[in-house]
Amino acid sequence: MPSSSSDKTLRRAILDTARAVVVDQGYQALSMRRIASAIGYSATSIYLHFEGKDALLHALIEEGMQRLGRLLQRAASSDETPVVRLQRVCEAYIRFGLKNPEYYEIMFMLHPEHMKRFPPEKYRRARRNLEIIGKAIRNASTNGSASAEELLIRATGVWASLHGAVSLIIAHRIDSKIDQKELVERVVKNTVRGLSFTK
Amino acid sequence: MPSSSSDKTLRRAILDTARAVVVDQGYQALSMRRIASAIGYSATSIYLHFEGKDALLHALIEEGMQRLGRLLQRAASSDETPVVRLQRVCEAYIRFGLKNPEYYEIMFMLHPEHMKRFPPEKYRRARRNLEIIGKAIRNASTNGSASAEELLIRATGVWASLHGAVSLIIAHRIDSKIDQKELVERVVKNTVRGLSFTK
DNA sequence: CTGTACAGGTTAACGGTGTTAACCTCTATT
DNA sequence: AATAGAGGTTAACACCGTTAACCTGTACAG
Repeated sequence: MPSSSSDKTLRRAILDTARAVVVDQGYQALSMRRIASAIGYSATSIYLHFEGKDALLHALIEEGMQRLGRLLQRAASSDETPVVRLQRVCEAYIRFGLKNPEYYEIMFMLHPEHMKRFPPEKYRRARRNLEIIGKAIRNASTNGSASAEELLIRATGVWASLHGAVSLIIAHRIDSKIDQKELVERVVKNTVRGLSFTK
Repeated sequence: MPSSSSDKTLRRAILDTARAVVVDQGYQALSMRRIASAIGYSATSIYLHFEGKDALLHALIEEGMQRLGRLLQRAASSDETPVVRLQRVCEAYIRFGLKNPEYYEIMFMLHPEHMKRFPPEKYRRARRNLEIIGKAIRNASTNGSASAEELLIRATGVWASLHGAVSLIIAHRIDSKIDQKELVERVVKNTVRGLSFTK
């Protein structure tokens, strides 16, 4: 008997409600009791479907990673030159973060403590997104074929820069005098240029 | 009568203990009751010296900003060429983050909620660090004098990239196959190069 | 059929959190 | 000598994640 017996009922309702709470009340407001009362169950019933709050978060994170992955993939296969495509991928990443700040927050800005037991299989899923960036870099690269290792580190560097911009903006750490759109453009441009493709 | 009457006693003890807790037990472990019991006072006594937990955090953040500022300043006045000096400043920023992860966490990775009422005067203090980066960029810049506005946005872009690297490393989000040192070098190099000084 | 195992809920409780209200006590000033 | 206030206290409120113990219906074995 597959464990999917309850996948269509309470488990999904919990997940959907949790997402809704995070999205329109913020991560701080996400509590077991709140979720439970929103769906008309007791708080402890959640533990019948998730190991604990962290496991619930991990499930939300994975959902977010999939959504992000689709957006990146779409950008990566847009009808453009390879360099512009890489740029589009970067823009898509940032756009996702700025459009879904609460989601981005739990995906990438959670305290390390919560990620201690992030399941490897979900970690692998998340890594695919990095690989999309990596492929875009390789395609845009002129100087021959870099090793997989080299590509991974380049992609991670690009990711770090993009994440820095998104997370600072989301956390309202950016000087109010700065135009957000221009900052994003700059970061993308500088990041892509930093890879120095044009010979 | 100056408000510094208690600055040398309990207020300082609270701050020192709070810092100690954060540094060697992590942000998660920082609670009013824990601080209080560590110094042998009741939890509510803290409220006689700080408006609340957030105010306490803000004080810690400011301390951290000052420490970071000193390190950046030192790097910015090292005996090197301007471009290398900028690089040193970037390295100093990252080094600070990696050496003081718990401190960095409360300084730059706190949930936005906690920063809602961050006092403007402390915000201004924090901005000085950005100005150090800005000056280093200007000195390293070849293409004439950019406007203050332009400089601010460039500095913010650089900051974002550095912060991205630091925060992902601290949060253990980086693939274990990646050499941390090399990643840092790459990010610094790409970030500086992204500014494209060499014509 | 009857008995039983078990899935899927429940309530009560534990030990924690930030914060507020009410109170106490000592010191300094009028 | 009376009083105001600084600097503490305890008790309590409303939350939090999580566990233990219990209940209830349904499916399946003898």
